[in-house]
Amino acid sequence: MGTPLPRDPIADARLNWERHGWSGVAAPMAAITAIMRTQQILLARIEGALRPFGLTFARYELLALLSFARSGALPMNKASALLQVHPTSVTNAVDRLQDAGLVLRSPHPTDGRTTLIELTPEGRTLAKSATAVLNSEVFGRSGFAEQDVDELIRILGTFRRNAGDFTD
Amino acid sequence: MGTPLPRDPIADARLNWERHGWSGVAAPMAAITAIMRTQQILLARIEGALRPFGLTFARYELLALLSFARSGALPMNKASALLQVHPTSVTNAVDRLQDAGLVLRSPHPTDGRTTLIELTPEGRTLAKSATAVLNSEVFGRSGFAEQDVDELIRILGTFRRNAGDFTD
DNA sequence: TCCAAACCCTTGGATGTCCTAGTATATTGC
DNA sequence: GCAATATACTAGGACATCCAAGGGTTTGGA
Repeated sequence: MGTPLPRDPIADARLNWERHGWSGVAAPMAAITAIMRTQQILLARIEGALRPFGLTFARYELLALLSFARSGALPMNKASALLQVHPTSVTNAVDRLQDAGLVLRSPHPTDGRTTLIELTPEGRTLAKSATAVLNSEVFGRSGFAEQDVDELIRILGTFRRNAGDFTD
Repeated sequence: MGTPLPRDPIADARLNWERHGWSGVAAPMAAITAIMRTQQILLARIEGALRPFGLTFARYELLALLSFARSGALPMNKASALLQVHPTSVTNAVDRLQDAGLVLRSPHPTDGRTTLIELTPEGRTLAKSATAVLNSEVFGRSGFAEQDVDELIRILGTFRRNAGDFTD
């Protein structure tokens, strides 16, 4: 948060694990803790880049997803599945995006249970601008070496598949 | 959340990025998104394992940190720095742990601004039990290949150092 | 045909994270 | 020695996530 620590706290945790006789799981513990911390750092960068647009990452992801849909609209349950978040999280995001005039809710033409989320012209424009900034300020300066990016994609892809995210 | 998707949504997002002319940042975008999703999966596993103890990951981390402190006590600001979370998050966690009788707040002997968090005997016992379960149910079955764990530790360690987490 | 089971979205509640601001205590510098 | 600055913790607010439950809509088998 503020000043860098003199020592890596995760490496220290690993040492503690080993000292307590849990050597067998010390490495995965360290890897998992590092993933948690890395996510926190990246999320902060992303939120910082999106703040000028009045967007959060959750809302941006929904906008981006809609912008790639051919019709610019998706059922809420589909958005929930693709974003891999709980349906109530989508409800929450749509509420706020709708208040901001970036999306609309419309009834599904044939299924009365389903609600479609539709991108407004303003929403489409904002998604484009926000993506440009994210690309240049965050993704373009991730701090990962090129080959490490490939490694991450491979390792985490395998993990996600095994965790049941997709069957691909 | 429920059924596996037929296709990897992150791989699809990467294709969309490439189709829109953002090939240069498509890979890091995919890697970062994968980190976000992986964190979500792991956190759910951890929280599931800790639920029987009435603990969340945030509270567990604090208990574990205290259990490794020689005296079983740490200043709140130190805990905030080591856990790398905002001071108010520590205040929140301590409030709940204190309500549960797992930690105590005590005044710092020489600095009136500082509050020490102290592990109670119950807190120490619970930390031990929770660690055993986490080790066997989560860290021991992470789903990462052994060499991938090492790769993750290396890649994310470099990232965290560059992000200013530590100078080590 | 008709009712039970399945599915979809929303509301309400619990947690965690961060930010901003405010109070109290220490430290610094003049 | 005292005022200005820095540090430590907490209160209040905004968001996001998940879970449990409830009301409306479809589907499917008896």
